[in-house]
This record gives sequence, C-alpha cells and structure tokens, in this order.
Amino acid sequence: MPELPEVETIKRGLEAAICGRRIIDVVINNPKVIKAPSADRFSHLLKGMRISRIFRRGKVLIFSLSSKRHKELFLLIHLRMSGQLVYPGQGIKARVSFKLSNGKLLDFNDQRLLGELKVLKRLEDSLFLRRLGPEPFDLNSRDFTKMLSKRKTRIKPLLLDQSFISGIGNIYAAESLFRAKISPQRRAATLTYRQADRLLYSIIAVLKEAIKYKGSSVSQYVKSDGKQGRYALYHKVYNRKGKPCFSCRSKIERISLGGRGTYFCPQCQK
DNA sequence: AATGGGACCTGCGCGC
DNA sequence: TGCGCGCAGGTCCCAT
Repeated sequence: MPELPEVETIKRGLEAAICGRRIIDVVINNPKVIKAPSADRFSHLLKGMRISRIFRRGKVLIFSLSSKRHKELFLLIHLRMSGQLVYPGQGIKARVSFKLSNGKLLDFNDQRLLGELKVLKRLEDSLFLRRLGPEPFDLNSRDFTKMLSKRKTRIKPLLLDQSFISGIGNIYAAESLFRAKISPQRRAATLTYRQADRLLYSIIAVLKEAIKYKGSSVSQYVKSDGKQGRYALYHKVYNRKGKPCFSCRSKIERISLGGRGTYFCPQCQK
C-alpha cells in the first residue's frame, strides 16, 4: 500500500496522537510479521518504553523509544503492500496491537502479512536502511542527472529501486513520469539534463501534492485515523488503462515493466 | 549489470 | 453460484 506520501501522512498523524505515550503491552496475534528479534523478546523489549520520536526514512516508519532504565531502542515498521497503522484501534483484526499508557490501542493491521516489524538497538543494524538511496527532496538536478547517467536500465523500474532513490513506488513512479512527459521505457542514461531536471522536479511536485491530499487510497491504505487519503482522485495515469489522457485524449496504456503494471500516455510521454 | 521469474501472503474482481 | 485466473501500493532471491 504505502509509498512515501502515505508513510509521511501516517507519520504526521501518529506524531500528533501518540508521541510521549508509553507502551504498556504488546498483543501479537500473528508472529509472522515480527522479523526481529523473536516475538517474545520483541514484546518484552517494548513494554515500558516511551515513544519519544517518530520519523520516516523512505517508506520505513521509525519509532524512537526511550525509558529511564533502558537504552534507546528503535521500532521499525515497513507496511509493504497492505499494512495499516490505526489509532485508536480495535485490537480485534490487528496482527499486532500496542496498548498505550492512556488505555488506547495502536493497531498494526496487515491483510497480506507481508509487512515487517523489527526492534533494533541501533539503526545501523538495518541493512535495508543502510542501503536506502537518498530522499527525493534532498537531491538536486546535477546529482540526479549524474546518478541516471551511470544506469543502463529503464527509468521506471529504476525509480522503484529503493537503493537508487527512496520512497517512490508504483503509483508515484507512473504519475511522476507522466508529469515529466518521459516514457517509462526510456533507458535512464539516455535522459538529457533537461529531462532529468524535469523528472526530479516532477517527482518532488507529485510527492508533495500527494502528501497534501494525505496519500492515495486505492484499496488498503488508510491514514492513522482510519480515514482515506484523497490523492487517487488526482491520478493522471495510474489505474486509468483505456481512459483518455487528460492532456491529449489518447488512450492510456498499461504495459508490464519489471513485473509491475505500468501506466502511461504513449502520445505525451517520449 | 540487467532482466525475468518466482517467492512471500490474502483477497478481490472478472469471465465463463 | 462457483471456479480459475490475473491482479494488487513492496521487496528479496535466484537463474540466465
């Protein structure tokens, strides 16, 4: 479900709702989603810890936890395809439910069980975080052009590569390429400076707009208050196969690239 | 290095 | 109604 704008929306919602709360209990209804350490150790470590700060890196949500008696710990949450964080939660259908010091629940729901929860002593212990590419907002055109110039692969799968650039998923890759008028099939290194510049600023604009509308609720994604984001209303190509392009009225096409559905306008995107 | 396939999972919508 | 198929916002792992 969640790409950068969805995770950022959840982060902001939780920041306002649960920062400063203590975790009193952890109910694990499906240990499959606990990737480290063991489920028992996971709850033991978390009990009594205070949620002091919440941040985001790429699509990963990170809770920084503290207590007087223990060293700082990090709870990493990757929602993958169908994960949700809902507060206050019901605890019923949750894979994992955190009981907080105010008696309310923070639910981790995940229909497809692909999500991951981890407790780490240090962020450097996460190989995924260590390998994560830069946040789109931190890049400039010159760096981005240079990064692209070294890669022979197609631009769209490259945008999905989290070690190349972090936070972009299937929806926003498609929307950004449409906005930049670049075909998803172009080889990365063939983009001119002008095109790379346009692509970077399209990515940033699309992500910011999506954050403004609190993410795209296509099927599973909800905000931390359980309500939907509205950005799907503004998608120009994603999920619009056969529908007229908003710019030139040609039919939007869907092809498969790197095993992922890829939507684009064959007329506008070159 | 790049690409393709399958794996991990559950559930939905479609055509027959 | 029921079945089989393809598909899904992500990532990893293997083979070529």
